[in-house]
Amino acid sequence: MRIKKARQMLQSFADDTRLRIINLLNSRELNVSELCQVLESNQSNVSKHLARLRFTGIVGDKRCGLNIYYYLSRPEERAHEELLNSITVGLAGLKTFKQDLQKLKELRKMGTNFGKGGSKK
Amino acid sequence: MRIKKARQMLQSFADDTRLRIINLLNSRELNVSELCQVLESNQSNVSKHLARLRFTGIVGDKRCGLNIYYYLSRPEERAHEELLNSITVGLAGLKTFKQDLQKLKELRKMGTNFGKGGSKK
DNA sequence: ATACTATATGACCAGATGGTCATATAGTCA
DNA sequence: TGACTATATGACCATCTGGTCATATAGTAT
Repeated sequence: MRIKKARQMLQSFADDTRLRIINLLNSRELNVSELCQVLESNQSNVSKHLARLRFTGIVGDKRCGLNIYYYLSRPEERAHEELLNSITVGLAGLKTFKQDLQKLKELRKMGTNFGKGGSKK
Repeated sequence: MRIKKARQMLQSFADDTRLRIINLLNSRELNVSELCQVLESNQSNVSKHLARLRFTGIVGDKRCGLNIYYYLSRPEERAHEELLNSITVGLAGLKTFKQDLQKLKELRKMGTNFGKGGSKK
């Protein structure tokens, strides 16, 4: 890995929203709507952060019908793995991270109808 | 550690010059002039990067006569340690990092008269 | 005191960044 | 085909960032 690549990866990590996305994707792959709900952010913003993570090779995506699912790319370089681990392992104790995972669990429990928030009447 | 702190640390890492400084300080403590020479950058620029690293708690400094020596702070939190390790260990193979260490070694060999570059006539 | 050295910091600028809004794209369903 | 849904992207703006130059600070030496 060259230093430019390392710096780009670290830049991708250096943002609250992206850190939270990485933490969430570390538990399971998720589509944009799901991420928007947990992060309580709008679709445009989340999409942009995902685009950045995708560009750096930190996440991958696959379309499934209308939804596009994002996942953490499997590192092919040791440096990539080290950096990613320092986030997913080293920061696992962060309060925000635990809260996000809890929120994700609750949203999942309410049924799979993401996309509109909560259960429909 | 809170997410804000983690993000600040990662921001501090997300720059070529600062990554190189961290790598150099990982081998031994260094003053500003020494860093300027290895990095081939000017004093003002290096000082500013050091100020940022100092603010985030990544490096510490101690005055010794006219010189101020910088060193890597010993991490007190596990998260800090993980992040720092991912740099110093995970990125140790970077070409730029190895070149910098080599250059430092050569400068040391030429004698301890840093501050003006090379040996005086 | 003055002169010199090492380092820090303020002013300034060009470019990057993160957020929001509006719009475009692409897949689904009728 | 058109309506609908999920996602991406362009335009815009305020803020941040990294670099450079000039200046300030602090220690040393005379």
